[in-house]
Amino acid sequence: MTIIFSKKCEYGLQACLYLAANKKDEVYTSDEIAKQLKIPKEFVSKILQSLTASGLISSKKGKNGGFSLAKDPQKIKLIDIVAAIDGLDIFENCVLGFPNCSSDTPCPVHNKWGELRTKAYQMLTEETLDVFKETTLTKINNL
Amino acid sequence: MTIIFSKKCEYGLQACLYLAANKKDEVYTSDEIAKQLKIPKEFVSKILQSLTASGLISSKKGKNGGFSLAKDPQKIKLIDIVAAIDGLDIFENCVLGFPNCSSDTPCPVHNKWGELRTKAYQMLTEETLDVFKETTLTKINNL
DNA sequence: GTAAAATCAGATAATAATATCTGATTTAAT
DNA sequence: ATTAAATCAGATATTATTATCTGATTTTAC
Repeated sequence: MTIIFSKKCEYGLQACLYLAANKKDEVYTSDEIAKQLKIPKEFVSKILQSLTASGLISSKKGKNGGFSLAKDPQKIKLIDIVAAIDGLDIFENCVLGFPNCSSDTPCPVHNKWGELRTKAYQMLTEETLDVFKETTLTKINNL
Repeated sequence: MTIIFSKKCEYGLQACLYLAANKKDEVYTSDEIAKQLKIPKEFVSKILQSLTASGLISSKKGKNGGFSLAKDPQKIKLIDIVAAIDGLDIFENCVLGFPNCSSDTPCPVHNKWGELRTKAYQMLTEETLDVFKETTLTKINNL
């Protein structure tokens, strides 16, 4: 198999995009988020809990409770969510699995891959969640 | 966790690079390859077997047996090994895990990610194993 | 204050990836 | 022929990821 982000991370990204695309001051239950995104509800519930612990999401307990973004969508980047869930190892580890891959002892594709990695990092860093509102809504409506 | 290629694939790539960097007409045992690359020998043995089944590697059974590349290093690309082990899903599946991500129903990062994916694909496609001989040897000597 | 609906915490289950083991078969050298 | 050294095939073990379950706690509404 081949993975970029773990399922946890994918679902976390989807959930945050969902929250960013919806009303700022409303909370959404994990059940509702799961239903909208068509992903397992207990699983996304766990993920939202951990993102709450990380401070990216805030939660309201009890009846009429749910989840919302902890900050403005303009202040959250995709990389924040990735960092909170999967960590940033992907941007450090060797793509061929060699240990200690660096410019001193580079693997055969170290430099070329480095460029790509940098671009991927930039992609996840330069734009904030608010930019994705429209496409997120369209995408979800077509699920 | 975050992964690009599976361990299987990483080790497969390493092993093929190792074979490409060494003498064309000699065979190398899985034990030797494992020792040189400092990776688990039974595991790499399995991987080499499956690459033999795929036709990328050829094997010689019995005493003094071992593995060698089935073709010239100039005729093998990294993508061939990736395709044989992990498959090419990574170049098709949505990075955010959305189903049916396409230009019709794109996810929020569909286009930007598409570019990166294309470049990664090119990187794995445009160069053949022989190009990596030197860096492979240096890297292995520093393990 | 009671009930309903939610998060939360921790345990458990199911599945997939990684790694190892056992024995059979093949081949070369003596 | 016998032995040693290798691939090969299939089973097993280990670990990590993904998913679900159970019950406790929190909060709102009546």
